[in-house]
Amino acid sequence: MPELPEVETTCRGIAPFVNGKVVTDVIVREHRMRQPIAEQLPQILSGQTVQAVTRRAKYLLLQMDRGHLLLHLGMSGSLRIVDKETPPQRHDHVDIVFGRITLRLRDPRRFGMVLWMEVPPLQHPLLCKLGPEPLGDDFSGEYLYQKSRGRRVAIKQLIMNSLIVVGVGNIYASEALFRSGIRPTRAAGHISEKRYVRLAQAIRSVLAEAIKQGGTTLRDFQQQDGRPGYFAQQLQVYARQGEPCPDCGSPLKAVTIGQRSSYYCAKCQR
DNA sequence: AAATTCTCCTGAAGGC
DNA sequence: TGCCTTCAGGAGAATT
Repeated sequence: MPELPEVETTCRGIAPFVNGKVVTDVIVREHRMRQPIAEQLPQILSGQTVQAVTRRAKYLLLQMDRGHLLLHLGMSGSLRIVDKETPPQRHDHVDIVFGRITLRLRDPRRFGMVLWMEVPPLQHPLLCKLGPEPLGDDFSGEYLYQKSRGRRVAIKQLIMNSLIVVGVGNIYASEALFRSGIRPTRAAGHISEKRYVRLAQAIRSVLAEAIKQGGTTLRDFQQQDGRPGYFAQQLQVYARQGEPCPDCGSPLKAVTIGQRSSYYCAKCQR
């Protein structure tokens, strides 16, 4: 399930293959995504050159000659670089063809998005209200502390709120809270600044390490070359309820917070 | 305003 | 073995 490290891995993986390349064809086999894919997409994209491949939050942005193509992988999406003759498989919804190679989007659950944008992407309604990048300079413990004052929401929900900080999904939220010794259910407004500094560092470190490993593959995430991500084996608490805590050995617990499964050690996290 | 719930969808897993 | 039910999850929209 793509979170920030998986999207970053994909971004780095596809960039060398598509940067500077001209779109020769676009094939849309399934328009029904989170938003319907524009009927005119093939005509719009054909002939344009990829100027840059970047990421904002979990959105991938292909900067073209006359606008940006926004791609979101939802929770089951993946992008692969394949030869254009490679037969599409089930759920391969979109091909963006660059001569011999094609950028192929697969998304079984179709929670993803493919959107052509002619306004500057950071001004688009989907992107303009997003919080800072967790690996960027605007994110810190002090920032989180300020944002949390007066709020009763569980800390796990706060750090998963993309208006506060982007890219922290369900897996890495549990991991970062474990690393910083904070119980995921704790009210955000009742956590000290000192602990927020630890939390911000934990968010940064867990995301950075996951990027190094090529992301986390639980079910269906694939890197651009088809390999899985290798961070799953580093997960200390996610989906490990009942197993011993890696630090103290007491059994890990599972709890549902905001309709999302969450995992923690009741002894190490308060 | 903030918090919670709903919604999209399919594949995996569990029950009988 | 096979059918049915349940669940997971990103994040915008709708509701409380």
